[in-house]
Amino acid sequence: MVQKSKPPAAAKEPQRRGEPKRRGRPRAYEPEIALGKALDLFRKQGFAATSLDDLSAATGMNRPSLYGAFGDKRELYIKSYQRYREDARASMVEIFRQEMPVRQRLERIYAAALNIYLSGETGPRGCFTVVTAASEAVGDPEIRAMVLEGLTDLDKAFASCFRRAKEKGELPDSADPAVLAQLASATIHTIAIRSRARVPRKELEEIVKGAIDVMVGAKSS
Amino acid sequence: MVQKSKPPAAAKEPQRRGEPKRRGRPRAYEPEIALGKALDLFRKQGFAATSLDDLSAATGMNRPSLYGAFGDKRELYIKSYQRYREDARASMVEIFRQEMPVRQRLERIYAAALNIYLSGETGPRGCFTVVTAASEAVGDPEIRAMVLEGLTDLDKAFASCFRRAKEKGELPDSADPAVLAQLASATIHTIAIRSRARVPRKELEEIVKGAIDVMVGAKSS
DNA sequence: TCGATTTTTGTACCATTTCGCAATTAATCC
DNA sequence: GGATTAATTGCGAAATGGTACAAAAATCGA
Repeated sequence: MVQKSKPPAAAKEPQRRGEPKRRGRPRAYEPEIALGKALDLFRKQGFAATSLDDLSAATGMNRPSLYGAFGDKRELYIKSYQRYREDARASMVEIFRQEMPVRQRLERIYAAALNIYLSGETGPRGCFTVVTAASEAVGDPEIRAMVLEGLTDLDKAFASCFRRAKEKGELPDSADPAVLAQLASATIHTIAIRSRARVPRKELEEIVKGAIDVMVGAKSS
Repeated sequence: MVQKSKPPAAAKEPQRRGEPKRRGRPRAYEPEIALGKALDLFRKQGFAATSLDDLSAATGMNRPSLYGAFGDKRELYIKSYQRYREDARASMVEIFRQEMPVRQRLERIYAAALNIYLSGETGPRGCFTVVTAASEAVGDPEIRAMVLEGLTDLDKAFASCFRRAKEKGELPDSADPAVLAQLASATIHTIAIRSRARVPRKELEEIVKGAIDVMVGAKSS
């Protein structure tokens, strides 16, 4: 059992704007921050290896509060995964939207991915989808659906990226956006896996560079 | 607690040749088969989610026997992973050795990989390295070393494959075997992940076909 | 043939951990 | 003070990893 010994001086919660005003005893935690901590733990240890006590310690909430706020362990896991996907999506969507050369766009996308995979105090944490969600996917249809959606979303984003590049004449007519997109996704997946095995950032960047060269043609070498 | 109700009529063990003759009570199990069952379970559920009772039920050995034969849970996991890698290696090594065109060699390698990833009664099981070992890799140096070795072995095998192809004139001079090898590995990784999410074989084969086309040049389309 | 020896099996057990929840107490608003 | 919401304590049933110990099944030696 993990309990905090923090004096009950309730952390002043910055009165959320928009919300009318909470009635009873104020929360001693911020749901968004707590969910972030839970996400970090699940990402590091996976579902089964992460106990509610671990989560309790990491979030600073005790188990009943956790339960009340997020539901049981599986629900918390799913909410964490949703949060992860929102974050990842947010960090990429701008790069996909803005106008720029394909090569630059790809470079930025992979840089963003590496930042996600390599961040974390206690060693690189990899990709939630690849490292833990894919494991749970066999047995849990809901998680599997999320994984599948994540995979196809990435494929689609890359495909439209290559389609635009082709229209702009950056790629030869023979280029097949769908095939290139799957290669681009595969490159994401391979760096996700390798980052988990603590392959140094330098090597991952080499892999990315090589893959980009193959996809959009080597840079005036 | 899971116990078998099998009558104690000890399964006649096919007197192993070579081994001088075991002294005490004969084993009621075959270590190789039991290890295979353990491997299947770990592959399906991962390390933490697989209990000793699960393993006991799957192997038909009770826990003390399991412990005596393979050591504790972690040791059994590592032995399972070693077994997996030997099996995977065995299914590929011939394909890498024999003389044949690159394209055909790649097609066969990926077919072998898909057979590994998609076999299993209760849904596709994916790749041990990608699905569970990579997860454990962050926290366990020994497992991490095995994962790293597996990754680089694959890279090397593909690299030498492309090097030979280049020497035989099957690839343009501009082709970089190391870069192509990493793409080939990435393709392995992406189908490993997707197979876990139950992407149908047909789609995985499409991905493989597209990747091969990019790596060795599209087949006279 | 028969007991000693060796090795494995089967049963039971232990200490911990795990998830979940009920009951109580605390803080805030009305 | 009453209502409302949350925190805290602590329980409990089940599962978990690991082990002690005796019974069982084989070989070996005399």
